[in-house]
Amino acid sequence: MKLHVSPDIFPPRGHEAKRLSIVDSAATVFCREGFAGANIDLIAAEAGVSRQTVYNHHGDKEKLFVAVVRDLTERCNAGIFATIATFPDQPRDLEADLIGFAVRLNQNCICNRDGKFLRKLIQTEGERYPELFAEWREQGPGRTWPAIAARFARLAYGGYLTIEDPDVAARQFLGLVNAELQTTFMLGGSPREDEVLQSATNGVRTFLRAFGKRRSAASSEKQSALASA
Amino acid sequence: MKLHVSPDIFPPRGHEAKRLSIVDSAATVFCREGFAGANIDLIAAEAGVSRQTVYNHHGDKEKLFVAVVRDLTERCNAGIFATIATFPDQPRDLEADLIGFAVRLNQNCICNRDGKFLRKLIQTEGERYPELFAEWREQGPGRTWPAIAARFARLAYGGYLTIEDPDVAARQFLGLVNAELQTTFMLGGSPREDEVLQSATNGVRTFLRAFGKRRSAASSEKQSALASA
DNA sequence: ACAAATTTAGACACTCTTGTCTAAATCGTC
DNA sequence: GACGATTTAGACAAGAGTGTCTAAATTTGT
Repeated sequence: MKLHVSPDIFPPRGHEAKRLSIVDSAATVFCREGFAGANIDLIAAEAGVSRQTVYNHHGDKEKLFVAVVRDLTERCNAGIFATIATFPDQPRDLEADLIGFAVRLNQNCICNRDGKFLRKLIQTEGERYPELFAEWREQGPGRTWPAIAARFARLAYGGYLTIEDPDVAARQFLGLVNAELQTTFMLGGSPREDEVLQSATNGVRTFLRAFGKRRSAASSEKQSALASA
Repeated sequence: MKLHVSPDIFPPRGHEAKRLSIVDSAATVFCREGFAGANIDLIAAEAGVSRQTVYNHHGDKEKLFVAVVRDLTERCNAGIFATIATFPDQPRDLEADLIGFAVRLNQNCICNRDGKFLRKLIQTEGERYPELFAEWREQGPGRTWPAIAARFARLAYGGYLTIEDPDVAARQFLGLVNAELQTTFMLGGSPREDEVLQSATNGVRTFLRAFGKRRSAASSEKQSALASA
C-alpha cells in the first residue's frame, strides 16, 4: 500500500531523527521510572513528538523497550572496544598507563549516559526479558572481558606482569578499580572525576602489588619510584 | 476508639504473623515487578490475606514499601554484623580463614534472600526515595565498611598484613572476592556455592599477594607454606 | 507550487489499579 | 459458648494509562 518505488529509504529524512529522539527519551524515562512506571505520553513529550508518532515508529511499549536496550548495548559495546584499543600494550610507565586505561574505561563506558542507563535497565528489567539480556551478556561481558584478558596476557607475556590466569586477573582488575565506586553505582549516581581517579589509582596500585613483576629484594623501592614518575 | 485496656499488645497473636507475611510477600513482589508494577492484590494473594488486611496494616502502597525496605535493611545489617564477628582476628591459616570469612559474608549476607532483595530495591527505587536510601547508606555501608576495615587494621597491627589504608583495603577486599560474581549480581541471580567459593579463593589469593606480609628475600616460600597449612 | 507522506491533536473504548466501604464470617480468649 | 476484635469478600468510585482512530496540519521531494 505504501512502498511505491524504493523500499530502501522510505523514511525521507527527519523521520530517522525522530526515531532516535524517541529512543533517547524512552531510555531516560524507562531508567527513571522503570518499565511499568514509564508513561508513553511522557516519553513522547520529552522527545518532542506526539504520542501517535511513538506508536507509528515502534508499535507498542514493549517493542520500544527492546529497541532501547538494543540501541544502548550496541553503543556501549562500541565504546568499550574503542577504549580497549587504547590498552597500554607497551607501557612506558605501567602504573600510570593502567590508571589511565581504567579511568578511560570508567569515564567513557561505565559512567557515561549509555553505560549508566544500560546497567540500570539490566538490573531492573533483566529478569523480565531473559532472552534479551542473555543476548546482552553474550555480546557485552562475553566479548569484552576476554578481550581485556587477552591484553593482560600480552602484558604478562611481555614480562610486565606475573599472571597465572588472565581471565581472573582481568575480572579482578575491574573489581579493584571500581572498588570504591560501588555504593555510587548502586544508587544510580555518577561518581565525580576525582573519585574515579582515586579509585583507579588505589585499584591499580593494589593490582600491581599482586601481579607486578616481583621486585627483587634489592629493588623494593621500585614501586614508589614508578608511582612518582 | 480502640485501645480499651493495654495499648501494648493490642495485636493479640496471629496479627503480627500476618504483618510479617505481608511484608515478606511485598518484598518479593516489589523486587520482581518494581514499585510501579507491583500489585496490591497480588501481594495480598501471595501473603494469603485479603487486600483489605494489607491496607489495615500498612495504610497505603508507599508506606508498605518503606516498611519493606526498613525491614530488609535491619535484617541484613544484623546478619552482616553477626558475620563480621566471625572475622579471623588471630588466624591460624590466613588464606583459608579469609576465604572462609568471604564465603560466609557472601552466603549469609549478600546472596541470601534479604541481601538480594535489598540490593535490587536500592538499585531500582533508590533515586525515588533519597532520604530512605540515605538512611540505608548510613546504617549499612556507613557502619559495616568501617567495621570490616577495623578488623583488617587489627590484622595489620598484629603483623599478619601490610596495609597502608585499612578502609581502602577493606573495599578492595570486597571488590576482589566478588569480582567473578558481578554479572550474576547484575541480573539478580544467585551464584552457585562453588562459584562463590571460587571467586572468594581467587580474590583472597590476590589480596594476600598484594597485602600479605612482605616475604623477605630469604622467605619467599612463606606464602605457599601458609596456604598449605 | 504540487502531491505524497508524515505528523499532530484530540477523542475514544478498554483495562487495570488504588483505596474505601459494608456486611458477613472467622478467630482468639475468657 | 459468648464476646470483641480482626479478617474477609465483594462492590464501588475515581483516576490513570494503553492503544486505536480520524481529520486536519505540516513537512518533504520534485
